Amino acid sequence: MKGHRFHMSFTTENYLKTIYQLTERHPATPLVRLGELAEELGVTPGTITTMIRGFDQKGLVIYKARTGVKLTKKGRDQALQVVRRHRIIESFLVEVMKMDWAEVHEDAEALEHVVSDNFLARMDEMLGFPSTDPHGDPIPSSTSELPTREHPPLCEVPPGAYKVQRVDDQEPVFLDWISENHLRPGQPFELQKVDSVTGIFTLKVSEKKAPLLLSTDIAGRIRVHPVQDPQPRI
Amino acid sequence: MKGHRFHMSFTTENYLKTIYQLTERHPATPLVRLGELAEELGVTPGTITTMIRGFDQKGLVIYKARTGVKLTKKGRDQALQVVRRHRIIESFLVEVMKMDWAEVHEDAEALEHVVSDNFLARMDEMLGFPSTDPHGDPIPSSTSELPTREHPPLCEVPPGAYKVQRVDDQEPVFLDWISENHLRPGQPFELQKVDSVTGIFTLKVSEKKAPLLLSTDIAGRIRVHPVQDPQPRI
DNA sequence: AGATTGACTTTGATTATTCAAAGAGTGATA
DNA sequence: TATCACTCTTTGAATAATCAAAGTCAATCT
Ligand SMILES: [Mn+2]
Ligand SMILES: [Mn+2]
Ligand SMILES: [Mn+2]
Ligand SMILES: [Mn+2]
Repeated sequence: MKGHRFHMSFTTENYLKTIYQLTERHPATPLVRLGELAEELGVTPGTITTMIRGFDQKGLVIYKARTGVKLTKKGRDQALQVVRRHRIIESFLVEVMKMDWAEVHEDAEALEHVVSDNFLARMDEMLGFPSTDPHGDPIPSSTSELPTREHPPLCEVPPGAYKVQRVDDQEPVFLDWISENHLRPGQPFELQKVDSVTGIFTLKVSEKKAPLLLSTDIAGRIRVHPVQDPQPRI
Repeated sequence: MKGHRFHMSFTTENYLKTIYQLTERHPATPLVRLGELAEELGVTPGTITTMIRGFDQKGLVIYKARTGVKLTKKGRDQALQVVRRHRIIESFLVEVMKMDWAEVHEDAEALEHVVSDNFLARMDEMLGFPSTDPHGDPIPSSTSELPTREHPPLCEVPPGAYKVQRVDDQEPVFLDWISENHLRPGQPFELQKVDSVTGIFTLKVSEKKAPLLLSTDIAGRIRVHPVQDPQPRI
């Protein structure tokens, strides 16, 4: 029994995590619409309504019929623990087990619901208590604290020097492309030009001679933070 | 999707595994009685009857009402895959993650139902494709072959020189005791005396000066294989 | 034989999760 | 304003897993 969290069902954990993620995805809107949840979770709207009403009863969410849901403190804490497990697992699979960073998300989706506190702590320890996962996503603490350093997506910044902070982790194809083009988290690069008409972003990483061109869509999935001028003259 | 086994439910996997284990536990009797299964799985007899009838339909077991069940080839193969995952996971937790061998069983019980083929293969590879787990239990192959070298329990052998082959893995307290007394799998020792009246077994491991005394009950949970005379004189 | 016992089976119900289809609310459109 | 188009809610039903309690069988004991 020791070390084994008494856990919520897979379903509940996934629902809470998804509500959290959709909340993050649209920081402007205070509530997550049920239709969006239904789509994200791949179930019918009726299912969502039923489940959400149950969560409201349990004090995990606040539910306004025909408007949306939002997590309570309790629900948010639970969600962040799932996120924490997910990200530590991903880190472990990549750093320790040397698995492909483009393929670990799926494994983490299943493992996040069954790892014991013991096992999680051991992974964390072997990793040296990382603060971000392989995709650059921050890892919540065991008390559900999340360091909130919000960085803008590449599509919203002006030309200049940056480092990749984090990238969308949902699509293996996208992650493969990121790797091939030297745009993993931590990578410094220069955004040379933004053509607002064509929506083409031109950027340069020192690892490649040719500049890299990408669309606004892709630029929206890469978050960056500015760095001081690369060669400050004395 | 790649690497993710389409799997049976947790419940089905656990039921099949348990039928397999009970079959092994009583090699004499051809069928496992439902009451024993109910007890082992901690559910009521009615539940077992219902489930087993379903498994029979699916061709996983042969069921004789009021007599018992036995696995079909298909059911046995599935069961052995669960056992394989369980034992590779236990090995990984002990050898790679340095977790306590007395505590990994429980984690393996949960993880065995969710690891992907990919992740399992990676663990196996990092371990160097072991043939037994930390408790000395043989690991079935990916095609459900199981090397059948049946070794007798200590309680059934005459005095002489032996090595520990495998020990019961279900009880942390027992495993701790095994560790403390230098009786892990692979350990050579000498069975000096068997007192059939008191049921006391006297044995000697070179690591400890004093001989070790144990009961028939405990001796039944340790399987051993004979070794050539320790110091053959030239 | 008739009664007893223990093991197993049946039945009816419950919980969690889900779907399909029909109904209702809300805002935009003509 | 009457109507549409969406989105969400309700309802009724299904599935998997489970239990409690009542019923059945077969072997054992007077
Ligand atoms: Mn992920
Ligand atoms: Mn998940
Ligand atoms: Mn085990
Ligand atoms: Mn299990």
